[in-house]
Amino acid sequence: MTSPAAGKPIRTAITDEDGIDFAIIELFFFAYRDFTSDPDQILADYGFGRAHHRVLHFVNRRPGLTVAELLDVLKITKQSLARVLKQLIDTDHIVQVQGPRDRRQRELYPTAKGRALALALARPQSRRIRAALEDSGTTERATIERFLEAMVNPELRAQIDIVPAQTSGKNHGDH
Amino acid sequence: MTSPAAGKPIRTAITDEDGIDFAIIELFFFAYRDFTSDPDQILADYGFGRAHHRVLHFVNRRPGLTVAELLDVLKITKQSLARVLKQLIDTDHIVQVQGPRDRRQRELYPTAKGRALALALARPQSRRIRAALEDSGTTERATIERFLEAMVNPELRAQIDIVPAQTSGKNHGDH
DNA sequence: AAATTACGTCAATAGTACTGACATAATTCC
DNA sequence: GGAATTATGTCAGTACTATTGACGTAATTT
Repeated sequence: MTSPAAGKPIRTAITDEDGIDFAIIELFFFAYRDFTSDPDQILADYGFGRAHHRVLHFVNRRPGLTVAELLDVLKITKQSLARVLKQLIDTDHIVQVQGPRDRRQRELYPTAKGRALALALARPQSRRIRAALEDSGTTERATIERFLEAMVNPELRAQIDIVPAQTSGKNHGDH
Repeated sequence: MTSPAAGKPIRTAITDEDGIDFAIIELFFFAYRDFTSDPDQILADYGFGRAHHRVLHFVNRRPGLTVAELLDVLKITKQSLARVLKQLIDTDHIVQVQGPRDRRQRELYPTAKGRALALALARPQSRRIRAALEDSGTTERATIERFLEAMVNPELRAQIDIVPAQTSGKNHGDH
C-alpha cells in the first residue's frame, strides 16, 4: 500500500491559516465547472466542444475580426484553431470574407445560424448569472464585474474593452 | 472565399439587448483563463498538468478521502483519474492508506512534499484574489463568496461545505 | 455461497492543445 | 521591380485530459 521510502501521510486539512484563500480558490473552480457545463450539453448535440463555443462567441461579439486577432484573444496557436474554425465554416455557422483593405486577411462573421447558436449557448449561462446575483443578494452586478475584471492580467484587460459592455452606448469604431 | 450556399455574414455585434449578460460571461472566461495560468507554469516544471493540480488540491483539502469520493468531486471517470493519481503517488506527493473500516478503500493523503506543492500552486492564485479584491475596492469578500457559491449547481453545493471555509473555526469531524 | 462494492488496469478513441516546417498570396520595404 | 515580411492555411508528429467498455481482484454484504 505504502511504498518503502514513501513520505508519511499528513492527516490535517490544508486551511486558510497559511494566508491562502482556499475558500475562493475552490469556489472559483466549482463555479466555472458548472458555468461551462450548461453549454457543453448543447454543444454535444452538434458534435462540437468548448473550443467551438469560444470561437463562436468571439466572432459574434466582434464580427469581422481576423484570424490573427482571434488567436490573440483565445491565446491559442493557429494549428489549434484550424480544425475548429474549419468545422464551424463547413457547418455554415461562420463565414469568411476577404479583408477589404488587406486581401490576405480573412474577416470572420457569424451567419444567422451561427448567431442563433451563440445565443442558445449563452442563454443558460446568463440565466445562471442572473439567478446567482439574485440568490446572493448582490444587487449591484458592478461589484462582481469589477472583481472579475481585476482578476484578469492587467496587460490583457484591453481585450475586454473592445466591445462596449452594456452601460456605455456607442463606440464600435471599426470602419 | 464564401461557398455558394453559405449564409450571409451578420455584421452587427451581439449585445446584451437580447437580455443576455455577455459582459459577465466574457469576464468569467478571461478571469478563469488567467486564474489557472499561474499554477500552469509551475506545473510544467514537474511535467504535470491541470488534472494533477486538482487532485493535489482536494487531497490536501480533505485528507483521507477515498478514490470514489475524489471521482465524485472532480466529476471525472476512474480511468481518467488513474494515470494522474499514479504519477502523484510515484513521485511521492500522495500516499495511499488502506481504509480502517473497509480495507477495500484507499484513503488518500498528501505527503510533506505534496503539501508543499499544493501550497506553492495556491500561492499565486491567492495573491491574485487578494489583489483583485483590493483593486476592485471590494472590502467584503463575502459578496464574492456568495456570488460564486450561487453559481454552483444547488445539488452540488454540498461538496463545498465539507471543508469549513474560513470563518467558522473548528469542525473537522472526520474521525 | 453469491452478489455487490472499491479499486486497478488494459485497450481503443476523442478533443484540445502543442511545436516545427512548409506553401501561397498579398503587402510593404528598399 | 525584386526582396522581405505578413496573413493565412496545412501537414506531420506529439502530449494531456478525457471518454467508454471490459475484465480482474480483493473485501464486504446479503
